[in-house]
Amino acid sequence: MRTVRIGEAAAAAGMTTKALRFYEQHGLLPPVHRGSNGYRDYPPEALARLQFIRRSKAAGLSLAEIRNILQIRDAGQAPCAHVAAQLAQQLTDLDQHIAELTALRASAAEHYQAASQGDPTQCDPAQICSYL
Amino acid sequence: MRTVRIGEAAAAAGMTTKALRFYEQHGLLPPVHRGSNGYRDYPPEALARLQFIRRSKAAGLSLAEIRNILQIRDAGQAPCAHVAAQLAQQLTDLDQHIAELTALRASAAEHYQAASQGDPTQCDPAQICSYL
DNA sequence: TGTGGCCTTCCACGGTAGAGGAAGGCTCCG
DNA sequence: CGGAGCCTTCCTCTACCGTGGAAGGCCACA
Repeated sequence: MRTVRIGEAAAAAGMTTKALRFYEQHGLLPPVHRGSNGYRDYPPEALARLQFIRRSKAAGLSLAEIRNILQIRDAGQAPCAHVAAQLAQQLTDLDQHIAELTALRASAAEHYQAASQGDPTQCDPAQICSYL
Repeated sequence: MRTVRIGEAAAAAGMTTKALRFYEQHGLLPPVHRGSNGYRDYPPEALARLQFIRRSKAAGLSLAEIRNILQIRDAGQAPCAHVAAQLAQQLTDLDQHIAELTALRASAAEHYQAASQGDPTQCDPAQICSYL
């Protein structure tokens, strides 16, 4: 198992080099060893961490939430309970967000009905558009 | 009907003075007449425009979309047809957005099931968290 | 020796809709 | 006359997640 440079690590994780530097800068990746030329040198274990970040992002967690989870793991604890709590929170957030969008959709549909059935010549210019 | 200063116009429309200046700066409000002291002087008709902006925002239109509608009206045409098209577009956007969030919710729920039923002591530290 | 392809740093930008605040001018009321 | 409460402009900041580019260093191959 050899160490890899940032480009290879990024490609292996399906990310860009920019993203890796960004994660390091924002505490999702620990500062990594540099070679004599200043290049970052990623050990093979780093790939698992990158893939965890990938999976977490796909699950809809924010980088801040992912960082919290990583910090718990880095402190030597199993983050499972925290992960469960985070996911529970996310479920309620998502439910609320979906409910809001659904309500907005209903009101947009109403406006659309009015606007598509209305007569433009009946529209009062002073109101800009009577159907909104 | 007298002209009003920005604070009164904003209050009447349920907005802040900041918002009115912002709208003017971004082309939703035409440059308004200034008094001798440099203060903006809003005619009574301006209120209808502000209320239209309010209604449109409540309907979920972005400021850019509202600006387009206002420009059509300012060009002397009835924007109803454009409004209908805009709303139709918004309905499909909302439907897609809602579908995405619903799918994300389903996957988050699955992860949550796994994480809340799993055994933390079984979690492989190298994977950070097995349930994500 | 040159050229292409990595790597480094830092700075700016995007989109959304304003909020917050500083520095200074105006106006009204007591 | 003094102070409260308006108004003006201009600049910075918010949250999110990077992307794009410039200026320069390093390395391998032909």
